[in-house]
Amino acid sequence: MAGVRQFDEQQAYAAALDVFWTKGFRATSMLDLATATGVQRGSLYHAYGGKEQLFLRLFDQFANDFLARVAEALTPSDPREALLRFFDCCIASITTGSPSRGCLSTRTAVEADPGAVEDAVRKLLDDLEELVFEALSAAGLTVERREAARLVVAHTRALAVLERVYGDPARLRETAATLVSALVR
Amino acid sequence: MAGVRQFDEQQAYAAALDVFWTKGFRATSMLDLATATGVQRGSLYHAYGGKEQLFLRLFDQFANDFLARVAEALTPSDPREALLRFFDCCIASITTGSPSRGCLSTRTAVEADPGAVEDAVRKLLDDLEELVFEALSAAGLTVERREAARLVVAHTRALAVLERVYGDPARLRETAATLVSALVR
DNA sequence: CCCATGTTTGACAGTGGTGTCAAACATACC
DNA sequence: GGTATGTTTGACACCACTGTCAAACATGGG
Repeated sequence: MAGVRQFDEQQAYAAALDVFWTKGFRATSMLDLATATGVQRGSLYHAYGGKEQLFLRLFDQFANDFLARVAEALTPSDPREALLRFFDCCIASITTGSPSRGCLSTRTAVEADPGAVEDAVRKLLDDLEELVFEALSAAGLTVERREAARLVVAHTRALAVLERVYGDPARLRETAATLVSALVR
Repeated sequence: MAGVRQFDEQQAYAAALDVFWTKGFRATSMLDLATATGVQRGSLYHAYGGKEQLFLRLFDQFANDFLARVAEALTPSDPREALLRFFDCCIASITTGSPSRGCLSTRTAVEADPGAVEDAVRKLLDDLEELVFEALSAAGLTVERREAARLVVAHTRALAVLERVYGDPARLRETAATLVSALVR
């Protein structure tokens, strides 16, 4: 195979993801991505087809990394402990950076119009729910296990929005702790 | 006073709000607003100064209307009943229209960058929390009253995001019901 | 009835984005 | 080393939007 890609793809992925995360899917232009990655606009079109297709690749990697970290956080068998660590993990993810970048998937879900991008977010939430569901033991919950898992995932979305509005990690942890109190007997 | 506004301001407000609600703050252009209201772009600039200032006026009206409806829903003294009606009210607001328009304040909070617009959303959430707090009696809750109010308002944000992702009102009602179960003894 | 005042209009110049393409280029393979 | 193959580059044509402005306009008050 001759004609070989001249840029480091993983490095470009990281830079591009950072742009999407910081500016949001809609607001980032191909020019932004070109500048951040150091790859010419034309090359990006050639290599990936366009903004959405590039985003989908990045998001796939991001989602896998995130799910791995979540799975790790959910290991304690005590539901209270597991859930608190789970929420800490989510809050850490959305409050890093200065100013903090917020939640990539939530922002994407809210501002993207229906299509492959929205499907990707839905899949992430479904996967998240499944992880939480598996991690929870039925005993010790104040509501049915499936419902609890859904509510927990729902609350991650609430945290994402509140991070934008109040920008206060401590407040996010409090709200999460409240939910855990209400959910664990 | 000579030189008088030629268009019906309330009618223009309604049309403009609908555009913002449907397309989102960022994605709506002054041209969109001009088309929807039947008022020339230049006139809109002249009368209101620009997109953000116009939005703030609309949002203020919207917020007042919404809070009034919420207060009405929260009248029952039984916390379970009050909260379920409260969530029904919120869900109704975000699932009307076809396709449904979603939650104006959440969408705005997530896609607007810091500034007056974000402040307006924060104020709405603070007002909402206060209404819920006042409506709840301490007795019968599984967590402290202030915390409960915050969690309830937080959950409205979760519903807004989930509406975008799953587009299923029944599912939203289920999640809300789960939260109420966990929150009311 | 006229005039002062605020409104409306369409046009203007500027900005920033899009997607495509031919030509220049780099390189793995024979 | 030459060649085929895929990549990079910068330019091109196009579009949507912004904010402003002078001139045309409508109308209430004198």
